[in-house]
Amino acid sequence: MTIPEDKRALILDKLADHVLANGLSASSLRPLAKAAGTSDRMLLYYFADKGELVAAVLQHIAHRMVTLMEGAAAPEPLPYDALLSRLSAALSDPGFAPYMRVFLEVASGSANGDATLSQIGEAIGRGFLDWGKAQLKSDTPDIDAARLMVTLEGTVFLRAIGMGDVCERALRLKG
Amino acid sequence: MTIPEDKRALILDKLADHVLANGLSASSLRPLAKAAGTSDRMLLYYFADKGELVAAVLQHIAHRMVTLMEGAAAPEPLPYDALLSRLSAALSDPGFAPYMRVFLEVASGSANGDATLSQIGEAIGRGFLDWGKAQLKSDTPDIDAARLMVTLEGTVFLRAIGMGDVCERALRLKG
DNA sequence: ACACTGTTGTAGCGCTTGCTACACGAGCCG
DNA sequence: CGGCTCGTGTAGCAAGCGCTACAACAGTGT
Repeated sequence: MTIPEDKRALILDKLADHVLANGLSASSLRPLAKAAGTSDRMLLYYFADKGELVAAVLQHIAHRMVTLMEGAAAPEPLPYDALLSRLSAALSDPGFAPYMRVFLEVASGSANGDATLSQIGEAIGRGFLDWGKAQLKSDTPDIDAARLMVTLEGTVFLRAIGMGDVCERALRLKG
Repeated sequence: MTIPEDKRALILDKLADHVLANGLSASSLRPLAKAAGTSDRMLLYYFADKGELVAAVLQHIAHRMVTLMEGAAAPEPLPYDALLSRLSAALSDPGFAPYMRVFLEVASGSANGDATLSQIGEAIGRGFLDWGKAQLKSDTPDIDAARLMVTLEGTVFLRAIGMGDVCERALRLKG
C-alpha cells in the first residue's frame, strides 16, 4: 500500500530545492511541479493534498538541515560564548541561510494559526535545541541551551529585516 | 493634491485592526474593504495600489505600536536584567502579541525579498531598538540594547512555534 | 485475446487574487 | 441651465489557486 512512496522520495529533493530557493509563499503546486519535472496533477497523485505535500517537503528539508548541522557541529563541547559565536557564524553561512528563511516563514505561518506548520516548526525547533545542547559545555546545560537558542533565533529574525549590524554588535563582546 | 489623504486616515484604523487580528496573509483587498466598511474599488481609489495600501497600514500599525510602547516604558532607566524581564513580559501581553505576530510576518516577507516589507520592517526594528536603549541603564548602552533586542526577538520567534517554555527557561536566571 | 489495474495527460471546475472599464449621480462653475 | 470634475457602485477582466473528472495508455495475469 501507499505505493507512490518511492516516487515521492524521488521528487522530494527537487521540491525541497525549490522551497529553499523561493520560499513557501512561492511554492504553489504548478511551480513546484515544474521544478520537480512533473505536473501538478501528478503531485496530487503522489500526495493526498497540498497540506500533506508541504508537510513532507518540510520534513525532508528538516532532515537535510540536520545533516548539514552535523557537519557544522563542534568536534567537542564548547563553553557558551565560544559555541554562540561559532553557531552564529554557521547560521549566516550562505549554505545555511535558506533553511533559516524557511524556518522563519514556518514560524510566521505558525503564529497565524496554521496547525501543520506549527507542529513541524516546533519539531524542528526542539531538534535544533537538542543539537545545541549536545555541544554545550556547561553546568546548567538546559538553561544555557535555551539562552543560546533564543539568541540565535533572535539574530535570524533581525538579519531578516536588515539589522545584521545589530546582531554583530550584540555578539561582539560577551554572548 | 492627494485629496483622498483624509479619507485614508478615516479607514486606516479599521484596516489596521483587521491586519492585527488576521495577519497580512489574510488581508487581501476584499476582506480589508469589508472590515473598513467600504469596497475594494474604493480602497484602490484611496491608495494607488495594494503595495501602497499595505505600506500605509503597516506604518499606521507601527505608529500605534510606538504609542503602546510608550505606555509600557519603564518610568526610569533599568539595568539590563530587570529591563529584559520587564519587556519580555510586555511583549507576550495579549495586547502586544498581535503586533509581534505581524512583525514576524513582515520579517518573513522581508527575508523572501519583498522590498517594501524589508524597508518598513527595518524602520520598526530600529525604532524598537532606540526605544529599548532609552530605558537602559548601562555603561555600554549600544551593545546592551543590541543584546536586549536580539534576545527579545528570539523569544518572539520561539513563542511563535510553541516553544515558550524555552523562552522562560532562558530568562529565568540571568538575562 | 482479454480484462483489469495502476499511471499519466488534458482539460476544466469553482474560487480568489489585484486591478480596471464604464456608467451614473452630486456638486460646483460658468 | 450646461457642462465638468469628483466620488462611487456594478461588473468584469486575466491570472493564479487547489483540486478533479475523464480518457487513454502500459503492463500484468488468465
